[in-house]
Parts: sequence; structure tokens; C-alpha cells
Amino acid sequence: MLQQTPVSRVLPVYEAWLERWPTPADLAAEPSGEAVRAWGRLGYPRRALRLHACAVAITEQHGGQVPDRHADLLALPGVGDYTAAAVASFAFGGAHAVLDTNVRRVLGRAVSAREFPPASLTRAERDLAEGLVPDDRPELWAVAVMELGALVCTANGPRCDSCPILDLCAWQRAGRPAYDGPPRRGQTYAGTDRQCRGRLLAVLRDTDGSVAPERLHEVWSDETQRTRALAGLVADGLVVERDDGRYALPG
DNA sequence: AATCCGTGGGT
DNA sequence: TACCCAAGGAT
Repeated sequence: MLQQTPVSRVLPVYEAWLERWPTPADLAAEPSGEAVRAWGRLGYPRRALRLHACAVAITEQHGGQVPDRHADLLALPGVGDYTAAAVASFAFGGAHAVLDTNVRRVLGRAVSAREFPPASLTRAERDLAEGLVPDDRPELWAVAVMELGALVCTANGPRCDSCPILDLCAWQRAGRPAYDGPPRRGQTYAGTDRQCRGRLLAVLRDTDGSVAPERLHEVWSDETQRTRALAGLVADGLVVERDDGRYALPG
């Protein structure tokens, strides 16, 4: 849930989710469409599908227990290098470089004197991060660096006056120079397939049972784009077309 | 390697 | 008002 989504928006959904499905087996026993519905408006609903698939994999292949090894975590649906490292470290105390957007920014500033990290994770960043993971209580290091980035060393308006490592920050020492790398393109959204998919799925999510195609027309009039987006949702497994031509979340 | 994939709060 | 971007992953 936290992938590309702020903590404050995740928390209420997370609480409700765990109350309804306390264990992986509980979630695995449900149709994937229920996960998509319960995902609500967190965004990137394919994550809901993958989390459901993840619960199935844990139930069927790991005896219902979340695996503790990085390689096993990495093999789970929707779990990439960051999430595998985060779970292996936070939950099991493993020594891994937990490289999320916050950590990349903190290390980029404190060590490399750059306001923002490169657009994509570089080998140099990984080498640096791995070299900093301590042997003793590595999970404390991981959570500390991440929280520092989330609460103090923020992307905009960093609270440098209350930073605990200000005296060893290379970016501070360099006079906090502004970012001068290639422009990081912003995501336009209005009129995109993403927006269209979001509108279509919202109709399905907020409706019990199935909906007629006409209901989808109401939220996106451009037929070419609507058809393409709907086909994409079906291909992703987020939506199913029934024999009677109506649409529904996967049952 | 570059693109695609949602949503909403902050500025 | 328009940006910016947030505990990324899959292809």
C-alpha cells in the first residue's frame, strides 16, 4: 500500500484491511475483486491484485507464513527489491539496504551533496547504501534513515534546523546547492488512459454486482479511449466481462 | 532503459 | 491555477 502512496492516506485503509483479513490465508480465501474493492481510492489498483496474489502465494507456498529471506520475498507478486528489503529488515532484522525514495534523498544529500537523487537507482547509490548498513541492529538503521527522510530531510522544505546529522551533511557543507540535473518530467494526468481507467474502475468498485456498458459510457465519453482503457483493465485482471456483456470486478 | 500504472494533499 | 510528488513494480 505504501508503494508510491503517502502514509497518511494508507493508514485508514490498512487498518480496515487487517481487521477484515488478519492473515494471508484470510485474504487468499476471497475473490481478487474483493481486494480491489477494499483497496478503495489508494491508486494503482494493480497493487491490490498483486497483494491478493501475494497472499495466495504465501498461503500455498509458505505455509501461510510470510517468508523471512530476501530472495523468497522478492519472488512474491508485487514485491520488488525495496519491499523485500524493507520486510526482511523491519520484520525480521535482516541486514539489507532499504532503498526507497526517502533513503535515496537522505544519502544523496548527506553523502553526495545533491539535493535530489538520480532519476533511477544507480549502482553507485546501491554500493553506498549497502556499505552503510551496520551489522548490529540493521533494522534500526533502516527505519532511522527512512524516517529522517520522511519527516526532516523532505523533498520540499527540509527542516535542516532540526536535523540530527546537520553537522555531517555534505549538502549543507556545500551550501545546499539546488538540483541541476536533467529535468524530472511531471506526470500529466487529465485526459490520459490512467484517468480513464480510474474512472471506469471507480464505477465497478462503487457498484455491487455488475454494470451495463452504458454506465461506463457515462463517465468517459471518448469511445476509442474508453474501449482501450477497458480492454487494459480486463487484460490486467482488474475487470471481467461477463457472458451477458456486463462488467464486474473479478469474482 | 523507458513507460505505464491512480489519487489527492501541499504549495 | 498548475504544478509537485508520495515507504515502487512490472514489462
